[in-house]
Amino acid sequence: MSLVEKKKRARTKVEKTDRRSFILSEAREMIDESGFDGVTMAGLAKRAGLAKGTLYLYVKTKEELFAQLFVEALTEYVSAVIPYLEDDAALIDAMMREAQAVPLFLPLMARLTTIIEANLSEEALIATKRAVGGEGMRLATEMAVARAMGSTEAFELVHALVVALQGAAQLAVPRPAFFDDLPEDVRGIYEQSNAEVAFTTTARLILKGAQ
Amino acid sequence: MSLVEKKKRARTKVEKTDRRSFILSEAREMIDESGFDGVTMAGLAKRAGLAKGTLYLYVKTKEELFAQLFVEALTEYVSAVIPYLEDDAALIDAMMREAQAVPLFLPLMARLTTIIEANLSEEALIATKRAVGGEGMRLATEMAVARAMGSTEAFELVHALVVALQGAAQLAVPRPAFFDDLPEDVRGIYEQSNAEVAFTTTARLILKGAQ
DNA sequence: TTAATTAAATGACCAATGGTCACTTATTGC
DNA sequence: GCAATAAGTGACCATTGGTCATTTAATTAA
Repeated sequence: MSLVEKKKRARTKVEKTDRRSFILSEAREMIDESGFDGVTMAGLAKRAGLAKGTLYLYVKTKEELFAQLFVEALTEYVSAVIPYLEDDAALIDAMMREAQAVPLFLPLMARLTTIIEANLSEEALIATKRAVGGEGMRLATEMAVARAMGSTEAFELVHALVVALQGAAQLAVPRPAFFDDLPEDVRGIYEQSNAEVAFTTTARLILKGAQ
Repeated sequence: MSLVEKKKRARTKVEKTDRRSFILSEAREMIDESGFDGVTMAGLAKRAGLAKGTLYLYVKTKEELFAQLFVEALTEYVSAVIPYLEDDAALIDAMMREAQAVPLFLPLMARLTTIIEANLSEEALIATKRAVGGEGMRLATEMAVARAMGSTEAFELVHALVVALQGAAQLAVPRPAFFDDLPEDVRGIYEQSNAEVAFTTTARLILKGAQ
């Protein structure tokens, strides 16, 4: 019987990390269901069966929580993409497919610098920047190996692809509630400029240019 | 003697549009000085010498105000870039130079979809989407002419460059107040991945791939 | 000139939300 | 069974975007 079901107090180290993990997983589901902006700390506490004050025993701030979720998603994403670095078409496909498959990756990436990092404590910012930078290095290193490139070129290529992904992620935003009422031409803009098309066309040109 | 100096009431159509213009220009300066997140409606009202309720006679919501500022900046940006479409190096240079030169362009672009558009009324969203889409069309049309490309290729190229700019804009974010206290390696990440480098390397690959 | 009318201006007020802390109480060890 | 420890709680606070009943400047009519 889990901590959560019994509503027991978390006394040991293990129980505390379990409770924190549970909070993170509830947060993940909440973003999935209600979107990034639909997450409130009061709502998350309620959902996790805790008082707000208790939630804050396990999480320093809202953004520190999002930062941790993003770093985890990014690590998963990079690992998922690494097997496909060699072939251009396979890489483009994998980068977009995994971006959509790894939960929360795109919505969190879209808000990384302007919202999440902008509200981080010094300590959390250091940890986040290092983790994100480290994953970029990992990807670049693997890229150099897979493509037998110089590390400088590999780094540049990864940088460009990440910039493209960051830009495309801006389009992975929930449609407005009144989407169906929008005029035809405006709906058309939504259809036409979605994250997938944006990333695919941009990445194709980047990879062609990198040959 | 202006409306503002005399604290007169705005009775005529002209006086009202003047007052609204004044509010917009104060908002611009406020973003410039205090950053996007430093703008509050109470602060803006005070700065403009108005009560908050008066501010809301001229502006529907905070995001509607930002959306209008962005559309104006985008129009100015596109016009400034159009003379440089032919040569690759000149285009990259112009796109980045003007992005930094046009006030507010990068910070507003970085927040366009996740913050600004996400909080717009249907009416304001329609106007914004149309205006932004229109500027994209304008740029693509000029690109096709300047480079003697097919309109499909021109549109694709513009799309990719805009995605790159959108991604790079995410890095045009104010440094934290405690930047100088950050460890050397973390400061290095900031130095290394700034908007200019990100856009330049990405755009270079895109343009090379588009040849 | 004065009174009546219009609508611009005001700021107290509200709701939502992130975060805090004095107090309560479950759990452990003696 | 009792005292000590610390996890848990929720009322409370500050900030902020936005509203509206009331005030009052400016215009028009008498």
